[in-house]
Amino acid sequence: MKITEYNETKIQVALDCIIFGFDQEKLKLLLIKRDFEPEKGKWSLMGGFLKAHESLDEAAVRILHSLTGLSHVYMEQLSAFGEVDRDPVERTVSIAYYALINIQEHNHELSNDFGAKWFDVEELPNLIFDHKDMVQEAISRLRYKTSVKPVGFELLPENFTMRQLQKLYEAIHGRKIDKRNFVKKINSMDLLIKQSEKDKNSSKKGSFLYKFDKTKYNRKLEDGFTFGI
Amino acid sequence: MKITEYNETKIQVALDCIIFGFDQEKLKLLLIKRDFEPEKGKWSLMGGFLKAHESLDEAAVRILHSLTGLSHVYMEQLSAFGEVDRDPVERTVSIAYYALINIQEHNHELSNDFGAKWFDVEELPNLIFDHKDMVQEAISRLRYKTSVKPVGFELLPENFTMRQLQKLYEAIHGRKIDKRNFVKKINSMDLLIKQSEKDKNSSKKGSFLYKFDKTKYNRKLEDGFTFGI
DNA sequence: ATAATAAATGTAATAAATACATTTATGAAT
DNA sequence: ATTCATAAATGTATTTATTACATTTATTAT
Repeated sequence: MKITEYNETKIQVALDCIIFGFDQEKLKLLLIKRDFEPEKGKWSLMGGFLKAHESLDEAAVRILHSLTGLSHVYMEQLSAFGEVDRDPVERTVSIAYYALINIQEHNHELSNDFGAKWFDVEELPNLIFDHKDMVQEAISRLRYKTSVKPVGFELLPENFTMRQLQKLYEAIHGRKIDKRNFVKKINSMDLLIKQSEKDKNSSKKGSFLYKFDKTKYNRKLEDGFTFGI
Repeated sequence: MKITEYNETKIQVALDCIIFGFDQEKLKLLLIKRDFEPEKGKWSLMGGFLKAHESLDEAAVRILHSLTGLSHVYMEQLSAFGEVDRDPVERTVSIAYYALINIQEHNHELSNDFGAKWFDVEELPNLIFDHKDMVQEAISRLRYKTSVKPVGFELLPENFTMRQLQKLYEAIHGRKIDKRNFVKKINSMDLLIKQSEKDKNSSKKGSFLYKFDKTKYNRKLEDGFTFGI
């Protein structure tokens, strides 16, 4: 906290949001093409400025909604980026957030085109400013977070198959996982509700659908349970 | 990034630093007593404002140095705190950093009193603004970080005993650890250099001193080694 | 010489992670 | 109706990591 009186060096505060999605196969990022200078035509994260009357979390939600139409999605602060020349126009500190969205259920919100496009995280275009660093940090946070908290489900439809869940973890962590060991691990946590319906899209036999049991998870949390994959 | 042109809502950007130390027994925090309004007389983290020409990391280093005399210490950004009313005087977003310092080796720098005082993290006084939240987040980050990166050594003297290292981890994680299992675990990583001298302060027999081998750690990192306690 | 103190050390039991192959249900093709 | 193709479902043995736990050793002070 301040040593002397308050000074007058005020600075532009921006927010940038890394939006993750999962398309049943690959981890995706939602980007927009910048249609004004500087860096016009380059791809960018969703960003905007902090207003005087809103908290950082509120601003992040507002900006995400205004640029994509999305709301009620999982969002969390990543960290602040503050290199002096990160924005060539003016000194700007940006607070990065990341969001996890379920592409299928939110697709209609996105459909009325905001000019946003999904990219495979493995094949990103050039990004403006320090957005590449933000993405890198977001991926590593996502790896950590999904391995200690059940937030990966935010990227899946409400009902999903074991294989989809496995593919999600494989995409996030960038490595193959043994099928039987994965199922064993998931079942041992006892957090999913097996549905009676099957998903017939991927095979003739069909595979059972599951649902994450949030209530049960919260109950277990109180008993000292810790999620871990 | 920015949808429309740059706007003029600039905001005060502060930095606050959570300074951790370890006194051979307990995890400590360095605080200063605020001697001006608002909240005069209350304890506070070390804080200051971001200047136009410096990065966040640079500002954190400068502020830490100006308030404590400390330099060349481990420091890392925690995250940004931006509730609208967190500072009653003026809208201020604060970027929190945490630092790990070796109390014994840096004590002389601190001696010319800046009015700072070490507190046991378990017995903190009331803190101004949202500093309590910052501390809480810092502790949880410290727990994570020390369990996956060898940064705990920053809190110890260059030469330390196994018991000191153990007590450090016990203090950080808030639980007792079995002596033999701890030594086994540490030795299995093969990252410490056993010195020939012993520390005779704690017992008649004396206990061997060890030193963290940074070079070896870096070599191992390249081979895919991951630190873990 | 004895007492007191903390340091150093190993093993057995349990739990967790890994490696690995076959059978089953179904729809489509003949 | 039989066969074929496809992905789903499932279990066990091995290895590795974690945990629990008690005695001996070196030294100083008396």
